[in-house]
Amino acid sequence: MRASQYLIATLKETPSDAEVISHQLMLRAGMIRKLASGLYTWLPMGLKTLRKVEKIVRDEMDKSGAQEVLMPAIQPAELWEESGRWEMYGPELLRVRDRHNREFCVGPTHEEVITDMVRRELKSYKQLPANFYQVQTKFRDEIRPRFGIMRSREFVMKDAYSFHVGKESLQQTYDVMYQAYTNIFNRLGLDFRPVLADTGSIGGNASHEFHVLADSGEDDIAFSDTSSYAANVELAEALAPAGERAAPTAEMTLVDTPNAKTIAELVEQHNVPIEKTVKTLVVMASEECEADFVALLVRGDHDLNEIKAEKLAQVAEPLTFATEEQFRDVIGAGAGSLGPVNLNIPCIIDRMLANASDFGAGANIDGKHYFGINWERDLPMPEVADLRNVLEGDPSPDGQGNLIIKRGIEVGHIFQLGQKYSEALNATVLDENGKSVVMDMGCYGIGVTRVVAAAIEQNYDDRGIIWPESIAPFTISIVALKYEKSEEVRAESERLYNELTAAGYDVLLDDRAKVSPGVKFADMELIGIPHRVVISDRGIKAGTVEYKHRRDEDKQEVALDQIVDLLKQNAKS
RNA sequence: CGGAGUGUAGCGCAGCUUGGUAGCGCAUCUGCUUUGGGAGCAGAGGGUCGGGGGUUCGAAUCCCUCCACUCCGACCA
Repeated sequence: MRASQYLIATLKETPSDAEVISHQLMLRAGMIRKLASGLYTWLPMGLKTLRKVEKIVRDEMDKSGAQEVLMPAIQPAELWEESGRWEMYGPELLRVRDRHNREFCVGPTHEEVITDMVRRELKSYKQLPANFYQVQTKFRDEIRPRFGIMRSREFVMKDAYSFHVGKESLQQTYDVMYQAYTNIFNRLGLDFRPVLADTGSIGGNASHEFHVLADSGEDDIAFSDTSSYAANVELAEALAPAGERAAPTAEMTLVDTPNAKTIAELVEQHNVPIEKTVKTLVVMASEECEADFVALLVRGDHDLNEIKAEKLAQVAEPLTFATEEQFRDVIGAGAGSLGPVNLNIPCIIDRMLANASDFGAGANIDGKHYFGINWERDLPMPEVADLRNVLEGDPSPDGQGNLIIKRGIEVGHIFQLGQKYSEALNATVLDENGKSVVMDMGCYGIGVTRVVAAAIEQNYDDRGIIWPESIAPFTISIVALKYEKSEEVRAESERLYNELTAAGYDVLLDDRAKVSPGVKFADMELIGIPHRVVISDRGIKAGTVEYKHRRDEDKQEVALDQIVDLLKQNAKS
């Protein structure tokens, strides 16, 4: 490709609404432009990278035995009503009506459509297992789209759905997909980790997320420092503390704390260590609980894990915090003065809190706290559960080593769905006995557009993007200085361009007229092309060209007749 | 949805407090010069100041209203 005939839409200044580095660099490198909140146009330079990601994904999916299909982006409401998600899915689902006033949605995912296709087309166990995938544009009406292409409303996703008779077959395909994903992210050149993930309300025993490690990630991942254990913090179990609870040393006393509404104020004004304080959170109770509310207690320095809380039988799903208005009349005190002593609603405490002694908590009387509280002396031990998020340094749940916490960007998710959709949509086949059986399903997603952003988050410097070679928009740039004036430069750069292009390389020849060398260098670096060759009169006279890799500090002079060999050694076509 | 903020040329911004009819840098176009790190000189084009309404002799500026965009949001309960 010739730069003179290609849209090089680079920006010198960073648009003010771009927060994260990938968003800034994608705008500056002329890859994307925003059309509206969460909606982006892919310019030629960006689309080239996006297509390369898609190609690798397709390659590995095909190799794994999956078959590509393409389903409509717009889906009829009827199917969603069948699965029950028309009701369940909130405002994230964009609903539309056609001219006949029939209801549709813009697909955020395609379980219903694929299950419908499969129940129509597959009739026999002999046709299973089968795995269908597509690369499709999805739409999720995010509350708060942000970080550019990383959390946009419209995005490209590769989604695959496998169908089986029996869990064993499902597990086999799941394992194949795990390997396929590992291959994909390796080929993309990303530093990634598969981590155990929450299976949510669907249950099932296996789910992994694939995360690209980057400080700007939105998820916390817990790793063991000695074993291979890795899990999303949402899921990682906080083990019960090893030691015995310390014996009481203080009397329980009621103290006036009119100005201590928060843990921070309590710690500051009353000289209690934060690990001797208690957070009392009031949530709505489930139907099987006799009360309307349940109190969840964690130590003041810990955070409630909402996913763990939601799984408790007594807690309503989805987890909903009670408002002060709702619980005030029942408990008799407001937020900031709640605690386990004399609490008249069911109470569940975190394992770590169960091991605390001499702690302080709200007295359920406005403006008062108890200090020196001890379980089994001042009040009975409530039900104990794992309620908190793990923290760095906690023991690893597999019993080996301690946890390290890093940020990750979720780029892939594989999931054993079981029969949730196949049952709802009555997707069955006949087994070898001629009996009708409901199929088991797996689903496997990769956020293709998000991968592009994640790759940048992991590979950039102060000059711009540094693409992994496999997804760079161009592999080699030829910067021809004074292209329009120097016949020698023109001849030499054309010759090199033709030779490399013929050899199968994706080459960008910067033949732009009246563009100063500095601009050409800066653009090529911002765009992040891995290999750069500079052709100049000066070099030609000396019989050389200059070569530099985007990651190199220094450039090297290479003899004119050796540059092709050098590139063939270093660059992938 | 709640809170905060911003909308002025393609991009980044000033002007608004204290009303007087719009400016800077970059980008764009023309000419000449320049060509190994975001060139120089000379000239040019480009804005219903987010939309609507109001106050006023006069509104980018003050008031009302709508819209768009951005940031923050269990927190300690």
